[in-house]
Parts: sequence; C-alpha cells; structure tokens
Amino acid sequence: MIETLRARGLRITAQRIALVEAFAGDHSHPTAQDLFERLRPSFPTMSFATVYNTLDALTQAGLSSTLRVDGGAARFDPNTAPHHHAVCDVCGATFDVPTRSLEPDATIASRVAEVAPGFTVARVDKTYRGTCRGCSGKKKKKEN
Amino acid sequence: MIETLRARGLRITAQRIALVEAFAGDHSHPTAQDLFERLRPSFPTMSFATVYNTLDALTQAGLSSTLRVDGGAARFDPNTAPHHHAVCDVCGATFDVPTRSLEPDATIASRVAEVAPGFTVARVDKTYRGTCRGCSGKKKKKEN
DNA sequence: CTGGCTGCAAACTTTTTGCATACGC
DNA sequence: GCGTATGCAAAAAGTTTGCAGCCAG
Repeated sequence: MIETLRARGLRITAQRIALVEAFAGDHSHPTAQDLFERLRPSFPTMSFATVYNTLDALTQAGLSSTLRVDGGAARFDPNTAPHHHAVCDVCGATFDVPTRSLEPDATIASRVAEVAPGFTVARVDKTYRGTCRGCSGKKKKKEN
Repeated sequence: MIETLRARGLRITAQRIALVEAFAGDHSHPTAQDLFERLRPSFPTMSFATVYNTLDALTQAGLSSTLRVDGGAARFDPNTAPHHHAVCDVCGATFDVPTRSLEPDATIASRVAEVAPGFTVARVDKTYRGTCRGCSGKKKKKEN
C-alpha cells in the first residue's frame, strides 16, 4: 500500500505509515473517528485533517473505498477484492461478501436502459440488509 | 398517504399535508433541504424539524425510504414499489429501477452465510453506478 | 530547498434536540 | 382540554478548509 502511494508521487510520512498499518488489515470498516482514536496513542498530535487526507489519498489510489450506509459517519474499506456488503439493521455490523465481479450483466444494463436511456452502468453495489447472529431477536433501531 | 398517517393515529396538520403533496409524486429523490425550500413559499414558518419529523413519520409508516449515496444529505424516496437505484457518478442524478423483488435468493443467502454465520438476509439493495446520458464524456467528480 | 503534508482551529453542512406555544382530535 | 406537532434556536455530529510551519524527496 505504501509502495503504491510512493509510486503515485505521494510523500510517505510517519502518519501515513501509521494509518496504513492500522487500516490495511482491518475488515471492520472503521470510521475516520475509529482510526483517529486508534492512532492517537502513538501520534498524540494526529489530526482529523490528516486522517481524511490520507484516506482520500488511498481512495484515489484505489486502495480504499467508502461505505455510506444509514446515517452517521462514512466507513472506510481497505478490501480491494470485488465484494458486496452485508449490514446488520440492528447493530450496524458490516461483513464483506466476496463476489466474482462488480460488472453489470446484460439483463441489468437493459433494465436500467428502460428507465434511464443513455445511462452506462459501470459497477453494481449490493447491500444485503438483515440481522446478524448476535442481534437476532432484538428490535431494529431506526430506519434512517 | 395522508390516510395511512391518520390510520396510525398521527395528526394531520397543514404542514404534513403540504409536505406529502410536495413529496408524494416526486421521483427526483429530494433532500430535506429540497423539500424545505419547496415548502417555504407556502409555509414561511416551516422548519427543518418539521420536515424531518414528517419524513420520519412517513418512513416509519413504510411510505418513504431513505437513500444515502456518497457524502452529503440523505435523499428521500416516496416510491414504495420494489426497486433499486441507478446513480450517476458525475451529477448524482438518481433513477428508480423497478425489480420483481427485494428478497434474497438462496444463492445470496448461502454466500452471506459463509462470511457471516447466523446472518439473516431480509432485503437486497442494489445501486447501479455509472454515468447518465447528459454526463457521458464528462469527468467523475470525486470518489468519496 | 521546496512543495506537499501536518496540526490546529474554525467554518460548514446536515441532522437532532429542548422547550414553550399552538392546534388537531 | 389533552397531548402531539410545530417553530425556533442551539447543539451535535461529521467533514472540509485556511494557513503557518515542517519535513520527505
């Protein structure tokens, strides 16, 4: 990841290394706040601006994507393999669900064409909504 | 829509009637701000609190759903028929794409089960990302 | 050395909340 | 009249921005 950033001509700072180390293997889809708090102990001066700046750089390099489900904070995802997401309606837990491809098939393309002529579908995002094991039986919080 | 609210024991105020009239047939997926500005001329005292309050009531009654794509404001959708969305990466235009059902099939259920044992999939949300007719050729704004 | 990066704080946007008042039922 | 909705304002939450100084290349 660091190497990719370097190859893009970006500067490799101690903060960026720390953020990449905290983020790269994290499949919990952390928010900017999560990462900020995780990094604070080692970098007491770390600021939100730097967290967002670095996540933005990673996103533009294709090393991270942004997840926006329900209200609240954006969640960042370092998984670069094609995948969709399963999100628990109760606790918000989010799981990666691998898939062969994010590319639309002909059926989708034609169905979209019916309602939006001239629209080119580049990618299909799917979110499976439901209830995770720990939350089954519990009530849904809020639709939002 | 009004009748459904009444049936739920909610009060039918002039503001709610106005909001429902402005919102019900709107397939542009307006934000709270959009609706607020549309209603302001007729209700100069209309407040955001009331807009959110009423949209929340509609959502809980199943008459509206909330769309969160990319950053920025939530977008509200009065379409209660099963459908997915096509969103333009450039201008953010959003189209409804009808579908037979939002329920997961067996393939999806088993794939989710592999990564999230005990997760019950209730509903599948799909977002087709791409470029609309007017924006083809133009650059993508921002990944977010 | 030099421009991109950082840290800080302040601004901004969107949404929520508290509370007194108004009004549908 | 009772109790829910409203309007207003202030606060909360998340993200962006401006700018002076720092440091990786």
